[in-house]
Amino acid sequence: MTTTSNETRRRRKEARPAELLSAALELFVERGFAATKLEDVASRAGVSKGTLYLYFDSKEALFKAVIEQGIVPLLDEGEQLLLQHRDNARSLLQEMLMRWWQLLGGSALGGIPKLMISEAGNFPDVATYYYDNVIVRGRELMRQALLRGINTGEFRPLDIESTIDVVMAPVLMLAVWRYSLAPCGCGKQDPQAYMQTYLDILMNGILNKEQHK
Amino acid sequence: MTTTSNETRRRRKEARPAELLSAALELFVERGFAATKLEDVASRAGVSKGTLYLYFDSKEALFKAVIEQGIVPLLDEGEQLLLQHRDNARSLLQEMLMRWWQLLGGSALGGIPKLMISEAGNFPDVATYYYDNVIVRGRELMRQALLRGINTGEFRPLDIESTIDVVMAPVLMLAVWRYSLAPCGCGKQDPQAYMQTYLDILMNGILNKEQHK
DNA sequence: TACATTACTGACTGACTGGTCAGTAACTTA
DNA sequence: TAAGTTACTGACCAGTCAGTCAGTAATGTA
Repeated sequence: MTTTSNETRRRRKEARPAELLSAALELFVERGFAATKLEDVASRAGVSKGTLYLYFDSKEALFKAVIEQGIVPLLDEGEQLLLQHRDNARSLLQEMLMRWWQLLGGSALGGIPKLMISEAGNFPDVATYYYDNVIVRGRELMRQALLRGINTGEFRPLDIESTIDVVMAPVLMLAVWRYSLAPCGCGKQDPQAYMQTYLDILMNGILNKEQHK
Repeated sequence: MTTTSNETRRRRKEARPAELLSAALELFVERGFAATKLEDVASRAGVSKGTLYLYFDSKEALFKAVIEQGIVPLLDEGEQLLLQHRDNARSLLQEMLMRWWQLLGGSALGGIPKLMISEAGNFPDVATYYYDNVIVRGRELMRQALLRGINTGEFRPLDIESTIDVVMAPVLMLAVWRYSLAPCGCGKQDPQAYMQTYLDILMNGILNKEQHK
């Protein structure tokens, strides 16, 4: 019972951490932190439990790493978009929201908001990290886009801070939904239509009257 | 070590289930299902673990009961409101959303959406129950309100099904937020301002042009 | 006051899982 | 090819917790 099954084992020190993080993210999102067994994480990554502990000190350390490694790319991408964009504020905002939806919907990273919502209470320090490095940064992106629109007169004057939260909420909810009730056959039938309706209502809601589609 | 501490124990068969459900809801929302110990639930309800098992067959049965018992009143209230309301559709919609916010924000019941989001994957049958008895019913209420507005011409013609989801999202997000990152000092600073901004944007977004504040 | 009923208790158990570590085998170097 | 290094394994341990049940005490009844 000492021989490995069929496939001979390999030494791949470089690839392991990323593979473990990816497996852990999937399972944490799917089952929640407490209900996920490290044995399962390891086996999904194709290694034994002992190997996991070569790369991560504890289950909690693994959780922190999942959040920290997973979320940085998203914010980078967003900041890129903000800097490059030269069109009007309306199309910037629209593009940001659509891009966010694609990112959150397209990879397992979209589960991070759900994971963070579920576990924030049990890991206050990770929650603080997430707040400082994701939420604050994300809100700043949105703030810039909204300010640009208000300054040019494209958008009505709005209470910016609360508008940021209101604007983000439907996109977040869509991502959260995907990893909670949607898998039980309780789908929002059509994310495409959802986003379209959302943008329609939002733009009608914040654009100054003179503007038109 | 057999004597009960100070307070003599009492027999209160009628009150126990509700007290246990309330304690369980609080802890499930706070810590998640898997991370909650039944011993803690019992002790918060002022009884021993054995007593809990007199009223609920298993941890999972307790979870189901928490969802089923907790959510019915909210829907009843909503249906009441819809039937009684005689004013225009705009004020009906506005009142529904504000009332929902008060209910979700005012009691621990507001944690149910977060709890359901977190645990749906682990309890598909409870998720199905929730979908059939809460989401479908809630969406129906919203559908009626929106239809009323579209038929009277108060609201623009909208794709109703996706509009329902879009309209609910910010209110749900506010409730979820309250039991996830908000306790870590990462508050949406002001729920009042949030709701006000939300209603402002929403109404501007769905009302027909001729209407005014 | 004695007896019967039952709500309630908490010590106990068995299964499960986070974390460890002695041992194995893949790879390197001389 | 032999010796050395280290990525990797999985049996094991210690702690935890859902669920049980023999016993206790509050209440009802005569």
